[in-house]
Amino acid sequence: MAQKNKLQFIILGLLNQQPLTGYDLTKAFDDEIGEFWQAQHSQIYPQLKRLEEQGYVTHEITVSGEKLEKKLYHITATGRQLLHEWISVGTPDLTATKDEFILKLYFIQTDRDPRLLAMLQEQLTLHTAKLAHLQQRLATVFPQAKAAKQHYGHYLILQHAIGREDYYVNWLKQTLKALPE
Amino acid sequence: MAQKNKLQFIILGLLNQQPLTGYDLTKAFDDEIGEFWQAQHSQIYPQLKRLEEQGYVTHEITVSGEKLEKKLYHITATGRQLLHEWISVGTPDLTATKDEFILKLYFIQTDRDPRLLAMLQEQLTLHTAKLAHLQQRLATVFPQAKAAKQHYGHYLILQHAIGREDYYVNWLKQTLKALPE
DNA sequence: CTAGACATGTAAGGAGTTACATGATTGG
DNA sequence: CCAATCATGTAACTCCTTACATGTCTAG
Repeated sequence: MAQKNKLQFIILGLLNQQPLTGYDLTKAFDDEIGEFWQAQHSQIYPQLKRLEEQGYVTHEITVSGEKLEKKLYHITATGRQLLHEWISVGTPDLTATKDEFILKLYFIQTDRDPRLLAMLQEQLTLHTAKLAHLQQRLATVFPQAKAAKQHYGHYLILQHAIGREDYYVNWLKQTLKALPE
Repeated sequence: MAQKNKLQFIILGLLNQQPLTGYDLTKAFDDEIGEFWQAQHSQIYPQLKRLEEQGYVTHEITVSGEKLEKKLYHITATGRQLLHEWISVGTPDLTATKDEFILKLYFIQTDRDPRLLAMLQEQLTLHTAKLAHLQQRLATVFPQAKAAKQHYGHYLILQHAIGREDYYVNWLKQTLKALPE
């Protein structure tokens, strides 16, 4: 096993909130959990098929317009059970963050390396933009604090991601400042 | 391409510091860059072979004891060039952090979910331990601040990782405190 | 009428993990 | 002498990305 197929649980988690099509699920990876996980439709459609074979989801066919058929997927009771188990068991493996920039940094020998400045500045631009984007998301998804109670997990991870980016930006600024002339 | 083969650059980066065997490289993923990237020997030996075919590394055979042959790999001039290019080009893709715990959190609906407390506590234990481990590493690898000048990148990423874990731990504590009775 | 979004699939290939397989050396 | 470590490889399998392939619907 390359990795313990988390995609299936993400799909179940999304279907647990409401019935969705494969297309809807694919879109969810753009604007919803895209910050935390990625998947393409070429992975999602086969996974839905497998989940259905195993009895964790079912689908009904709906027709929009004249003949366009959509497969609307629903989670089953055993699917809910599987999702609950996944959430309930421990998560002891802290996955190493595979940050390519950090990896490159590792091979910089001295603080006078001529490449260092541009590298740090580029990351500062990128992470500043990402921070702004996440703050925008928080304001959009949870315009009033009240709403956070209904989707607490979503609220938590957005707020967590903002804090993470905020740290990253500050660390970059600090490191840039410490650079020799 | 599933991903742009970063392993080859890590190998080149390590060989750029000193000649190493495949076994040495494998070990480097335990205690050196293990915090930032992982690789098994089953991936490293074939990669070394490919790098040699492409002319980026060469190997000499050394014998320890009676007959145990070791392949000591060296980076070549073109290998150094490739490494330099990789470090020099931009790194515009911020890889989404695939944190399984964060993913599970997303599917928690309310702050009264009975699973939430244990989940947060487990992560607090894990990240507190990791933070302590990283601080230990920093103290071991850079006992005096002077040494940091010689391996600046290594110093930076350790210090960055410590800051990241520190944020994570504080966020967990804060989130735990905000939980209803 | 046409571009862009909606909608669903398959194929090919690289990346990464786990398991299989073998043998030498060193220190207690 | 025996266990742990040193040392190198291959095989099988899953995960994930990119590309190929097809067709419908809606708004301007």
